[in-house]
Amino acid sequence: ETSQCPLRQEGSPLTSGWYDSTPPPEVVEAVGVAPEGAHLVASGLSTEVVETILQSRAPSTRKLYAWKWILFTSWCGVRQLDPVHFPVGTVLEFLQARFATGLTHSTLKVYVAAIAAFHSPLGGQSVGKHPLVTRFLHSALRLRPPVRSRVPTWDLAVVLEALCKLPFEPLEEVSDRTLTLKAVFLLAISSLKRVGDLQALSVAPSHLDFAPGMAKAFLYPRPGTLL
DNA sequence: AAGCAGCTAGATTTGGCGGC
DNA sequence: GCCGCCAAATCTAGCTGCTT
Repeated sequence: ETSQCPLRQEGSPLTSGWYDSTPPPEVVEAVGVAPEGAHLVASGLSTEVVETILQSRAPSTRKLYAWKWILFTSWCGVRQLDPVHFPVGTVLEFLQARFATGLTHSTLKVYVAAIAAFHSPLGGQSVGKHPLVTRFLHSALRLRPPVRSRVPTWDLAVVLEALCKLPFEPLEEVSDRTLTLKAVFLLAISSLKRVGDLQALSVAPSHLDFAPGMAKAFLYPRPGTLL
């Protein structure tokens, strides 16, 4: 990873205030990591209710958020900052430190989401929706945009060849399946619609409408219907 | 329709361990 | 010391529901 992120900080985690791996237990313990949903319990909800609410997130997400929270509180601990009651500036400084190590916009969003999950709202709103936080994330996206491969991950020629190999049948006997496969492919590649959008399209007569003069035609999506 | 926040799956990296 | 294997840790692109 270091080779991919030349900006990643060097030096001792203790002196630099950063941990590339698990922070020492004494540090984690010293900063007093608040459990997920602690602020919900503090608001008066029972632990049973809070635990049920927390199940809304997948285990992998909860584990990920927990680790990000530990990193954040450890970072606060090194700087003698309160990881529970902090101004937005603390979050921004933390994000800046992470951004400086080479992390991208996507990863910073996870950090913000994790902090928001463990922390009570800042000024009545989620940490992730704080104007300065959102502006920071926008800047991160602009300064370090995602690297997208210009090479297609699929080969158009292979797809076309496969479509050509579908069983050829006389027009009056062409199977619905063959026709559907070709139609769906052409629609998908020409419209760039999401899978969900394509799945919601229907060609039922009641969902096909034509504007006066046959100038325009509309396909009205209906959830749960198949093309 | 477009943009956004939150979420997740999958890819990548790291670290530990045993065998040679 | 090197290699291969495996699991855990970490990162990130992209999906989806929601809002504007």
